[in-house]
Parts: sequence; C-alpha cells; structure tokens
Amino acid sequence: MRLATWNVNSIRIRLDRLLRFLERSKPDVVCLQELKSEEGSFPFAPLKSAGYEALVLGQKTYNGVAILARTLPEEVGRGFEDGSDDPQARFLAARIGGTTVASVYVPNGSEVGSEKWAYKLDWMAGLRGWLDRRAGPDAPLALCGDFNVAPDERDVCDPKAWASTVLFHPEARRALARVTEFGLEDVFRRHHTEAGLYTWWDYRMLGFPKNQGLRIDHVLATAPLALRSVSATIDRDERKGEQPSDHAPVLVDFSD
DNA sequence: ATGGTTGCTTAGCAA
Repeated sequence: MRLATWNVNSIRIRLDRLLRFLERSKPDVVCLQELKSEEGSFPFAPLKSAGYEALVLGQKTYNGVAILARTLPEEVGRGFEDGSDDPQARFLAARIGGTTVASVYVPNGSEVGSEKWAYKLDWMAGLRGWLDRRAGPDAPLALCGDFNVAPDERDVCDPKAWASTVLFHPEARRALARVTEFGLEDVFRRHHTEAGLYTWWDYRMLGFPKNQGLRIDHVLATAPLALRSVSATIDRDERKGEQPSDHAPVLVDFSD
C-alpha cells in the first residue's frame, strides 16, 4: 500500500496539481488537509475519473480534510466525538482494508500565548483522547497530516529562532510527544535520520529557495503498521513551479 | 524588527 499525505492549501485551486500528483505517484490512499471547501464544492467527479473515491469533512474558507482511496473508505471518525463539539473540520478517520487511516489537521496556533495557541494544545490533547477511546497500539493505524509541529532540532532550519514560535515551541513538542506516546512511530524517521528534510516552507521571505523550512507533516503509525513500512519520501518537487502549495506531500510505502 | 506571500472573500483573516 502506498500512502500519501498532503496539505493542499485549497483543493479547488490545487486540483490540477493534485491530479498530476496522483497520476505520477499512484498512491492507494491519500490524506488531504486544508481543503478550504465545503463538501458541496469538493471535486468528486474529476477525482473519480482519476480512479479515487473520497470521504470528505469540509468547511467553508478554512480547514477541511479528506481521505481518498480506490474504493470508498468506511468512515470511523468525524471529529473527536468527545463532547467538545469542535466547529473546525480537522479530523476524519476511516477503515481501509484492515487499516485505520486518519487525516489530521492540527491547529496552527498563531502566536504562543494566544487563544488559538490554547486551542491548539487542547486539540492535541483531544487527539490523544480519541486514540485512547477509539484505537489501540496493537492494531494497524496511521495518523497522517499537517501536525503543525516539528518533532526535533533536525526538523527545523533554525531551531533557536523557531523555538519561540507555535511550530517548534517546547509545549507544542510535548503535546505532540503525548500523542505519539500512545504508541505511534514517526515513520519518516524509520527511513531517514538526517537533518534538513522539510515538508513546509513559508511562502514569504524566499522560504523555499533558501530551504528555510520545517518538517511538520507526518505519518504516525502504530507498531504493526510501522514495521511494514519499506520507504518514506517527501515529494519536494511538488513545492516547485507555478502555484505550489506551501506544503510538499509525504509518501510512505507499506508491504502488504 | 511584525517585514514578506498566498487563498478565500472582497478588507480582513488565517496560515
């Protein structure tokens, strides 16, 4: 199984790029984030023509997540269903062949100390709560998406400068650690240990040309699934050319 | 130092 995750930063403006990506990389399952679209304006038809069915949790203007697969995934989670009644479309889980796959869009958090920052930390605690209630570390499961947190120094172009921001603040890193301590492995790090491999570069300040990026998009898998991973890559080329998303896709191949 | 860019929606917000 080839799994991909990609923050497309608007599904409608990125549709041609997404279709070309699907044709080039031929993933079996794709988790998308930041659709910025309601389900009613989601491009089901062109994706179906490309060979993909879609499960969508949409939202007007902001957020929105989806899971694409060759046959319609069986939905097993839409939000955390923990009574918090999150109005933001950030979490969708599905069963695909005996594996649970979730498309995850962790809040950015804006500024450390802000209301959005508190929401980010609460949301990540909610994600751990969902895992505790609805999943188990011994069943095959992958959380895939934009976690808006870089795990360690290798994942940040300038760790000292970024440690005061929402993407690499110690509290955000601890919140991510609490999620992974459920029993999840950062699959990319099973295959690459070096520093300087990023998935996101700011549109501003020539972030990509200077490779001033962060690795904030992740595939976090339970042991039985992580053990089956044979390779992981960042499709850096997808950040190049006309109208790229600010995120590159992450691809993981699993043995069957 | 609060710059710079992109997308959605139309002046301002979110990232």
